[in-house]
Amino acid sequence: MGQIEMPAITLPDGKILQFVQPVSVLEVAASIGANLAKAALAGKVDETLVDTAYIIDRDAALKIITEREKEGLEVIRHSCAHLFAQSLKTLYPETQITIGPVIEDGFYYDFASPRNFNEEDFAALEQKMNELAAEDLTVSRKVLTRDEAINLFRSKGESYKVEIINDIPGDEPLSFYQQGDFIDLCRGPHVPSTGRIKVFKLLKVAGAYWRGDSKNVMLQRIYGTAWAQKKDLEDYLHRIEEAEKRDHRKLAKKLDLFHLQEEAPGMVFWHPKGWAVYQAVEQYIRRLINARGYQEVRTPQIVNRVLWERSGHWEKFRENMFTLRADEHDYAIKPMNCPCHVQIFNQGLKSYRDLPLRLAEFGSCHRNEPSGALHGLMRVRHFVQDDAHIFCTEEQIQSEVLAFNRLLFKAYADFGFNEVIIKLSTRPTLRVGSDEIWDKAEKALETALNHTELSWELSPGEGAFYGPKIEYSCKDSLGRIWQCGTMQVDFSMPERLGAQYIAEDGSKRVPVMLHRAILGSIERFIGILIEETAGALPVWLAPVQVVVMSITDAQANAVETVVHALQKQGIRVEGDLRNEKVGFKIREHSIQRVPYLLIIGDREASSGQVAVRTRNGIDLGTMSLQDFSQKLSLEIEGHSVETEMGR
RNA sequence: GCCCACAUAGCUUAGUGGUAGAGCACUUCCUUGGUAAGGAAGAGGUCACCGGUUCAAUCCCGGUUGUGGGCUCCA
Repeated sequence: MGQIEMPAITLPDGKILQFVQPVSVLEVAASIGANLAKAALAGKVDETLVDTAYIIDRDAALKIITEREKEGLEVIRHSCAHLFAQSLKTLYPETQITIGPVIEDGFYYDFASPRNFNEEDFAALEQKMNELAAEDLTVSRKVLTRDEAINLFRSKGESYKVEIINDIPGDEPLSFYQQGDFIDLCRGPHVPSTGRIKVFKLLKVAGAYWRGDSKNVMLQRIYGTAWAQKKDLEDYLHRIEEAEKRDHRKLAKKLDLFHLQEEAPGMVFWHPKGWAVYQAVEQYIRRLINARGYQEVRTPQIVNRVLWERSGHWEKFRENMFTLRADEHDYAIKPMNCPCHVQIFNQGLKSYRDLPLRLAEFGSCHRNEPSGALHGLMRVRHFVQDDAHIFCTEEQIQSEVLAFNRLLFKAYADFGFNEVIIKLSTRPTLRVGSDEIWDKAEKALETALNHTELSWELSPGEGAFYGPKIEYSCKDSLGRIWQCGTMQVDFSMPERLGAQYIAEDGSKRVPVMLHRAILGSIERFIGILIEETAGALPVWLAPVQVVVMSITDAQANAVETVVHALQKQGIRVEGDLRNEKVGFKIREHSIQRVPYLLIIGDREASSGQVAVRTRNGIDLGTMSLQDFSQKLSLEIEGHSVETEMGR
């Protein structure tokens, strides 16, 4: 063990440098090489990120962080947030700063200002940032006591900062970073000087509630991005541009899938092609759950207020429900299917032998979502859940949750999804049911998740008002996360709605109810699907699976014959007899992402064959219609052939 | 709901204080062409809606609705 004053520093390659006195990270870097010293942005001492000025006075492992490391980029981005705040304060001194964290691919900074900012302000702000970077101001860390810090920020009129400092628990000293006359509370680390921030761009202005609470004032937030190299920034902007092309709302227009209009905000007008996709998705799920002991039902769209009062929705979900009055009765358009399914369960006496009872419905739900929350197909006011409620005993929860988990992942795999984010959401503030009941429900889900090998995270306070849930989420093309599947334990609603079964000992018991959906909302899932595939849906989902086209009018009959034959087989097929060149037709249908293009010229017409080409331009040659349709059937069924025996 | 921006032909968009252009699509005509755009002509717009300023508003101002990006909330 080295002397305290003579640190031995272990480098990532295992090499050990012995120093005779405490050294800074920068000095260690310099002792390795001048270029490394020049490139050093920060250091990682025994897994802790520190500034290059940090003095190492003990034996430690050290990694010099440069822009090549992920951490280096994060340091640049964090420092860039400070640089932004500095330019903001310089240009608009009346601004009060709050927080400015690093996020994926960039940073943001929240601030309060009497002036409302918009994107036209970016040029001036960016220019000031460039000037401050060109000055290459030293970024220095200092430590203040809480009182010193509060006095400092109070004297600067930074009331938000004072509030933050007041709320930091404990009384360890607080670290601050100063560059020029700008100082900010910050854990760090930061780049050694502002000149190290070279490539950045302000992206968008947004509103954000102070401390993320909608009861608080709304601050202004500006998002930015920062990179090590100009090329990286260009690549990033290009990636965003490409991702935007996959936007399901844009593709829906191009592919004629659906539209939304002002008279029904958040409610989808499905066009024939979009509805074909929708039906394919729905039929797939129907087949899947029918093979797993679910029974499909259908319940009313409009239900009397009394039922919603009994279920608790009238109290807890009121502002999200569409209500109407007719014949002196109050009704609500159903926002969920669960109370209706309990009504079916309640018809007739149920025995423990009937459990688990799985009632499924493609349930059409309306929710009056806040206008600002609407987002294409991802967040709508009318959607259909691939819903089901499993009535079971407490002992059956575990196996049902596990079976559902398997089912969900099979479905997602069939749709081609790999990346699924799993969260366990626990009790929210606004809820029904006792704490004992919540304890039990949360434990059941957690145990089930731990039986799988999947990684998941806890999301405290995010559960539904009637029970905890597992959320299965997917990302859209721009990385936004949308919850799709869900599994929720509910110990409350069956009791509220009087659900009972006769147990083995003849006593009446209240069943447990599991709310579950694989896709969540079919609308949302299709939105994700469109972005995931960039519109090139797999054959079994494609709205038009085959287009048969003629080269000249002479092959019109041959085309019709092929179209009818495929139609008879249940293939979604169209003929294209237009007086256009075949190249034109191929281009058009390729852009429409039709999986298979069949071309019939005189050669094919006379030999009773078809020339097959894929939407990606691959020539599969000429073959008989029988060969083609057989190949197509195999491909369509292949994604998920299963029977009761096959699972 | 809150903050910022946006709304022009079916779609993508240009543009101006003196009632509007383009490309694609559409219609008609010519062309019957073998694997990602053949040619010509024509038709198509209360410039989202309501109010205000002005001799005059698609343009300036206010409001409404919707949309986009965020925040909050959620499948």
